[in-house]
Amino acid sequence: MLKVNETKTPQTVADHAQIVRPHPHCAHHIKGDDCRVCQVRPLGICAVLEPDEWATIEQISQTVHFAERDTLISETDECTHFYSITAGVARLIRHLPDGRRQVMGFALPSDFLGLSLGKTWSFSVEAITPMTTCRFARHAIVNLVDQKPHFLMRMHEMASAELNLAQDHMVLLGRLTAEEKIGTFLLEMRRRWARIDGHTSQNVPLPMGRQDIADYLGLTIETVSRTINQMQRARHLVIVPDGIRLLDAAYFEHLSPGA
Amino acid sequence: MLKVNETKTPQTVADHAQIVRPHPHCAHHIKGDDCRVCQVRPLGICAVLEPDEWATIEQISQTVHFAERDTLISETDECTHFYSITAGVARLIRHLPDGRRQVMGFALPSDFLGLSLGKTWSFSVEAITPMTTCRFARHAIVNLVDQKPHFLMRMHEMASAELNLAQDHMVLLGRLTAEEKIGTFLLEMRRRWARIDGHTSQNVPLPMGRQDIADYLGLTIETVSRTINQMQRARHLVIVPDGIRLLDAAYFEHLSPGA
DNA sequence: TGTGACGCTTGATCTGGATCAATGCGCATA
DNA sequence: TATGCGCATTGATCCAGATCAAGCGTCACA
Repeated sequence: MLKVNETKTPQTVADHAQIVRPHPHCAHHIKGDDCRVCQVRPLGICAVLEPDEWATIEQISQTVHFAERDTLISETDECTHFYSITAGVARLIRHLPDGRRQVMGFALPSDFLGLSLGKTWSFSVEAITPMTTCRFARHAIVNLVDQKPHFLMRMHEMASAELNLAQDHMVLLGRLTAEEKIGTFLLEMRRRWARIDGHTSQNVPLPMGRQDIADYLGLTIETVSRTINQMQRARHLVIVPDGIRLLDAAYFEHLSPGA
Repeated sequence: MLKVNETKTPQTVADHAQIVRPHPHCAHHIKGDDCRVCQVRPLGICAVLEPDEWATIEQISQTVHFAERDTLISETDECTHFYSITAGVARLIRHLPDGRRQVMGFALPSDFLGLSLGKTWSFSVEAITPMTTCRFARHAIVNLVDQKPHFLMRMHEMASAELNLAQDHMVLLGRLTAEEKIGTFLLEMRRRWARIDGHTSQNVPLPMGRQDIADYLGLTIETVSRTINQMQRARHLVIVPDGIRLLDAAYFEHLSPGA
């Protein structure tokens, strides 16, 4: 497997730190250079592959690093590569001409960017933390899909799951209050980290900033800040460095309609 | 092809009317009993099939009618059948436990319900007008997908397009004003009817009620009514029976951010 | 011809969350 | 140790859109 470093900004201390020791929120990363030791394989797109197919996928993949704030993908780009995230967090974002933004979602380790197989992206992807990704040329994936129907089926399953999540989010954006939006978001992040960690914790890392949360939930940064701090004053959570800790899980589950 | 009438309510005049003469908004319907004369085939899921595959799809499909207000699919149901809409309009809807609703979208002729291949639905589908559908057993589609990779590819393409639309709608719900939401919605409906009609018209049929539009756009019925009437007073459109007529297309295109 | 239900419109008022405006805090660089 | 920058917090005020409350027109049915 080739190793490529495409970090666009000059190497900073933070960049080296990401390679030597993984970001504290994402202890999962490729430890070696091949799929056999990939920590996110059982969770990601590759989960469907048989051991004898790992060689195939290794031949078409490269490990690529990105620094915080790097743009992995621009919504105006043609789609030449797909990415499987092995470490770090990114935001999927759409920009309006006048500067308004809508964050479509956050990409965490094991998430795959490129479910659509189309030639264009419909959103930008920006690194929130330093990131490690497994990169695939689009044409190689298209070939793989032609040859392995179960791989296409896996992509279709993941796209369907994504569509379902998008619908959840439409309900949130269209019909929930600010308090419900924040509560639902915190539960969502706890669930997603638990899937990656393999164990549930009341500590929820929030590597994204308040503005990103606001743009994800259709709120302003002030409302996000106020609501989280109100929840802290009401002893429902504590704000900790790089995230929050849920104190009253029942409150959040009651708050979040439909789960 | 089997013919089944599953209209749940007693046959009313309106029901017969739908069978004898199609709904004024949906002049496209199956004129005969087979795919050769299907008016929406070039637009729908079946577009990817070769003429020699029509027999296959005919064998697994049934024509099913629904009356206005019928529930085609309940979000709690298991998914046993998929539907291709040949005439009529439905709303895709999610209900919150306390009665709040979010309309995920409107299904028009040529739209396919069942892109996910999963065993469960994630929304309810309710007929807004009398409808004609082409129904497929889920297991038959799953078999077809196994045998015809290009059919799976077509489903994946359609699911990807759907995901893209869902993202458009997240931007609308999260970041647009009421006026922008209404304007974008009217342009969307004009575009979709044009694709079905085959010609662009400034007349935009709106078979759904004001409450459905409100629940689609994350607004209240009063705001929808007020905004449309303000646009009429400003000579941007005229309200006509069963829809609106755009007078000032430039105004709407300028209003709708990002297109 | 009445009557009641339903969907739409319109007006008056209210309010959740936006906007405007400081202030504070941590951390990187001088 | 200072300086400045980016981000989060907090307070004061505003306003777009929600809520509350009538009316109105149409149509199915008595």
